[in-house]
Amino acid sequence: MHASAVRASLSRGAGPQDLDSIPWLVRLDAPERKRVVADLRVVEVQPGELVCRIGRPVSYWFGVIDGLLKMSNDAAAAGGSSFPITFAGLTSGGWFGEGTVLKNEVYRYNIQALRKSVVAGIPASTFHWLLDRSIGFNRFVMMQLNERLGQFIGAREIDRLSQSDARVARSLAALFHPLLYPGVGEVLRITQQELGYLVGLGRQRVNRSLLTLQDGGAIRVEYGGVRVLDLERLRRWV
DNA sequence: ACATTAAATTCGA
DNA sequence: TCGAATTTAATGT
Repeated sequence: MHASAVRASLSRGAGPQDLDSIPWLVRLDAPERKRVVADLRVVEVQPGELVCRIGRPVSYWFGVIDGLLKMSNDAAAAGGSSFPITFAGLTSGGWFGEGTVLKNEVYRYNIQALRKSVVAGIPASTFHWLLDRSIGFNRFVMMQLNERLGQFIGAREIDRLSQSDARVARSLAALFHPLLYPGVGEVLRITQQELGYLVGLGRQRVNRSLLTLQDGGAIRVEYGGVRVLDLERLRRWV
């Protein structure tokens, strides 16, 4: 247990392996990339830890290098009043909070790690600097806003679906979004428990649904994860 | 809630 | 450094 363990615990400044999993980095030219790499912070977060809190002033634009985060308005919402809603699951390659950074507001949701994860962030000032000078970066942000809007509209429908199979199916499909989460391969690493937290169902129920989806040929259930065989079928599951 | 199986960790050479 | 033994985590019913 040497080289790898030591590296895992010490190397949490950005390493090259982290840079590879930042999808928009390739769109930047050399000087832009240089500044980003210099400003980039990479941290490891433990399960349950909050990456950002409702009401906190915006400081960073965040992305998931590896792991699984939950975007929600639950857990001691500082502004009070509402009941817990999970807006989205966030997984490898996903960047979030651009809307908040753009408007320079306070966060309107909590981001909580569902498992040990590696999260990267660039300061809001760097984000704005990139917006001001890189067309490629602008395209990425625009794509991101557009796709996420589509996801939220989809999420509204999910809430209305009483059928848990369909809810699980569409939540999974959302996590497999190839543009928003380019780091997810064909196998999504997520436990049935974690999926339960995300969808708002018990693990047992999730397990049933996954087996049903597997019978339908949409996915294959694997230990510690799910392999998507037919994304379209997942999306359209009824 | 429980039994089974996979993975991660520890331990001894 | 390897693999067997033990512990922990995830799954299926």
